[in-house]
Amino acid sequence: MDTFDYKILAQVQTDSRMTAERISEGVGLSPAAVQKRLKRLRDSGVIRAEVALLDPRKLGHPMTVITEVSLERENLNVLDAFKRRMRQAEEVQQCYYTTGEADFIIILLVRDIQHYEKFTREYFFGNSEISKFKTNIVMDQVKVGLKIPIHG
Amino acid sequence: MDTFDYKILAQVQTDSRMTAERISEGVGLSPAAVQKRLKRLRDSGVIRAEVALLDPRKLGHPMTVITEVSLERENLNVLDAFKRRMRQAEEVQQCYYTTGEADFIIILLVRDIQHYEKFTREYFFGNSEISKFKTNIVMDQVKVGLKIPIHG
DNA sequence: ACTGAAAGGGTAGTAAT
DNA sequence: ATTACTACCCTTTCAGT
Repeated sequence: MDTFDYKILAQVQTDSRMTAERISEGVGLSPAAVQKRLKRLRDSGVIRAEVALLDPRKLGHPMTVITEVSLERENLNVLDAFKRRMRQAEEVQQCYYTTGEADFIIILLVRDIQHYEKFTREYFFGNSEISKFKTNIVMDQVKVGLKIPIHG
Repeated sequence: MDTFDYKILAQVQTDSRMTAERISEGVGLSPAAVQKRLKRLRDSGVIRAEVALLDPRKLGHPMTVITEVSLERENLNVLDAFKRRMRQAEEVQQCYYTTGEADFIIILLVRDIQHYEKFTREYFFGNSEISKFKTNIVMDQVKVGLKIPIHG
């Protein structure tokens, strides 16, 4: 991992369709060297995946909701079961187990408030282990992304 | 936007390096038809970008923090100024303006707790418009992604 | 110093899209 | 036609003697 790698990563995490040749221009290596480094970065897991980012609004999911969930009591079985359910649920985009007031912070994509209500019935009210949850409706997605700061 | 499109999108949002030929196998179209549809989906903005997802832990950012921020008073200037600062800050991965107890929910990537403390000094304590903030340290990233549920 | 191994870059030819 | 991949060769570096 040197400066060349950092420069390559900075590029592909903005646009992974960029050709090795164009990347090489901004980096100061040959296209082939860039390819070799990309392969290494992929194999070593620094690059976890290359994916297309879609526009939720154009796919019938215009609403983002952030929910803070508290469990009744934290024992391992309950914890793991809840994590498993969150991973399965397609509405759940992100789920974090955190310190602080709530136990979990969840980011959901739903079509509308009815859809969210249905979700809460199924996953929260239908689960006696959940003591409470707090709903935050997203009014503005000020910034969205998974870009990682790169210094090199 | 038909079932073919949905199938294509479901594939590329998991792996954008998949060739048109392989996509076409799972979809029931010719590779050329898949290419044409991909172009249309990109041009129309359904596909917003194709990017590489990197592993934060392998790049010196092992800590994720979720912060809930409340503003002193919500006037437009203050709101917009804060949004602008969040968009600029490289530590800020995601920022949502929400209903609920807090005004903003922010997801940050930092190297360690000292880095986070520095961030709070600069952006929260150094800003008289911020009345309070609540910090949640992420212990487990149960689920991370920007995948959108697709029904076709 | 000298040698040999290892790592990494460049060139170029081949395959894939 | 363009781009990706890979095999081959060359340079640099560093370890051990």
